[in-house]
Amino acid sequence: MPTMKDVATLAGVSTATVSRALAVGGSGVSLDTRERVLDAVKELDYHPNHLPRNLRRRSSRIFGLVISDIGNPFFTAIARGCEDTAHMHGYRLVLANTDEDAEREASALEVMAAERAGGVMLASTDQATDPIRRLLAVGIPLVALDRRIHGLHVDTVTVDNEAASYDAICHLIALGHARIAMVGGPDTVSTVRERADGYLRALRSHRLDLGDELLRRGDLRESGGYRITVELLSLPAPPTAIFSANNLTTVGVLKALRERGVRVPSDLSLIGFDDLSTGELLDPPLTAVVQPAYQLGARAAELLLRRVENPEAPVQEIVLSAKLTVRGSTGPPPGPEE
Amino acid sequence: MPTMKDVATLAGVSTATVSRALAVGGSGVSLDTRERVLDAVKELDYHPNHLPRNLRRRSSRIFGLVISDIGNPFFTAIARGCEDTAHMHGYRLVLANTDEDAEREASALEVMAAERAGGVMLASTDQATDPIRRLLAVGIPLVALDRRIHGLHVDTVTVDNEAASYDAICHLIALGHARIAMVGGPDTVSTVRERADGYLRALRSHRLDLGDELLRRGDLRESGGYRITVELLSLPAPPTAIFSANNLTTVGVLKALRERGVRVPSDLSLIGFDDLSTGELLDPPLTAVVQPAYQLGARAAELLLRRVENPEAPVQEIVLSAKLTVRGSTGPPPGPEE
DNA sequence: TTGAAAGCGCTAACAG
DNA sequence: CTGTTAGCGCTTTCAA
Repeated sequence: MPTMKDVATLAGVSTATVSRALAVGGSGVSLDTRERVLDAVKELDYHPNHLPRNLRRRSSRIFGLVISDIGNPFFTAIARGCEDTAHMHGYRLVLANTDEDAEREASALEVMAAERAGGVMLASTDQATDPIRRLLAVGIPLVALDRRIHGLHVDTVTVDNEAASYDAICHLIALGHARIAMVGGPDTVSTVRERADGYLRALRSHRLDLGDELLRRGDLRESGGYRITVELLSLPAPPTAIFSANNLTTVGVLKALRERGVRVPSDLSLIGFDDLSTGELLDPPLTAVVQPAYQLGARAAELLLRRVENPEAPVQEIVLSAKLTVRGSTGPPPGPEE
Repeated sequence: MPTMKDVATLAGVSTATVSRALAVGGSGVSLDTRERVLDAVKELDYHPNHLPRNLRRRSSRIFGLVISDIGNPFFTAIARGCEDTAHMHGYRLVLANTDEDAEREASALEVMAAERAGGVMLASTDQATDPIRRLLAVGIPLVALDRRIHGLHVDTVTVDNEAASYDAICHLIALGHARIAMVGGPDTVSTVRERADGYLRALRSHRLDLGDELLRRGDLRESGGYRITVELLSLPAPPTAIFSANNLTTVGVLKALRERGVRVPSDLSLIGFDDLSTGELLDPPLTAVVQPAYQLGARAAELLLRRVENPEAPVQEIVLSAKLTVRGSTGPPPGPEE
């Protein structure tokens, strides 16, 4: 493992000169020396060690993306957006997965803080406040991605969950549904709260008061969707439509429906928040609120880049909109005499 | 940002003592001093900076996982396995996505090398040999995951692709199929080659010589599966069965089939290599070769851990087996007079 | 344009 | 058990 010193010795210059010659642009060094340095680099097969550089500079050109579920295509699309944008500006992206677990999130953020990431994008469970403050204390820029962070005024990119959910429920109501259930998620997650808000507002504005029975909380995983659907179906008056607040949850809902022989949409209508990768392949194809996931990631990376360049820039909050894509899983409710 | 020196000053000890007190176990320090140090840490809200530590130790407790497609549930399951195992042993995991692109793979490996990861697990496109050698040159242990790395004798965890593919094709032959197509992928990827080998061996051993027409190369993405299926269907003598060598490809195949009104399995049988997350939900449910993805990741992390502890340990190659799960997408070929 | 020198914030001998 | 000291391998003043 040759070091810069070895290169310097071979090229007959000082390490300072090597450092300058190897810097982007390579200015402040004569063409001649620069060439000698480059030759030495090649001959020794020297490759820089970023650790001391980051130590000295107190930051690195690596962005961290902390997401809550790497198995969720929504987040992987986000990751792509982040990565492409970061890459274009000379930053690399590393990912950390938290599995919707506050402890794992804390651990991931601690790593980013301890390793002095150049910046972090976070889809937060909103329960790991200490590590977030630490990150900020260490001077690492943070962007809230997809989910707001309670009580923290930082750059943010989100989707207008409330409006999209409102639209989705209105679509169901327009079809004639009156008993509409929602399979939600943990209340700590801002997106889930907003989706529930949209659901409730749509019901209220149409004077449909359903009580709490039909608004349920899952875990944003398949298992939660499955469990809740089974519960909903065994209600004395089961819903005629289900609004599923997350794509993985939707898979669980579908499995439960299929298992119980409930036909979609003739027996029950279904709308998913966020699409499935195989959404179009399902029979019937899934009616879903489609989110601009890639854009979400790309914009977050842009905000982070901006913040790195100018730590004093005013805080920016970007809200993108999601739109309802009506496919085959929604239809009128079953007739009373069927 | 308080440093260790600040802690030392406040606690009235040297930085060496602080370092010792904060080390795992915290041995070699009297209980009394240890407590004073911990108090100072709390009071200053000190949090260690790993950069100098890694610099000094010449390695970090972070493993890198470099995968070729973060949107592929197979790889995300692998990531889970890696992460859980690494985490259990006090290592953190960061992910890098290469999108099956040799340049991105090179870039990811360079980052891992430059940042001195503690070890790297790689599902290689097998075209970024230079950065791989550099990683090794820098002294970072490497484990080949899912895919072999040509000409490199390192710890490896793979699946027995050849045997599993052979079984899949035999299943089709047993059902009576004679024109069986394969939608493969780039020849540089070892798994794809092995799957093609299994396909060919099964055909040969049943004296079915089909020429090259039915063995096609995609890109391991949806688009490739779609394109090739369209081509296959417009052949003078289209296949009665398709073996799709990758789960994303399978989605493309399914889309093309649906679009052309080809019914599965009555018109055409389909086997996917690797399951879809919604595999059971499809109509008909997909017959697939199911891989032990989580195990693959977990075993890779184990190998890496072992190698970190003992760089001189003999190279180990683990081969896990995948098994055919027969569901509804395979059946006898259509009768001649239908 | 170049070099000397002083760190960045930790860890690890080596003494005491 | 604790402190002193010497780095880890770069970057960046400051002078020349």
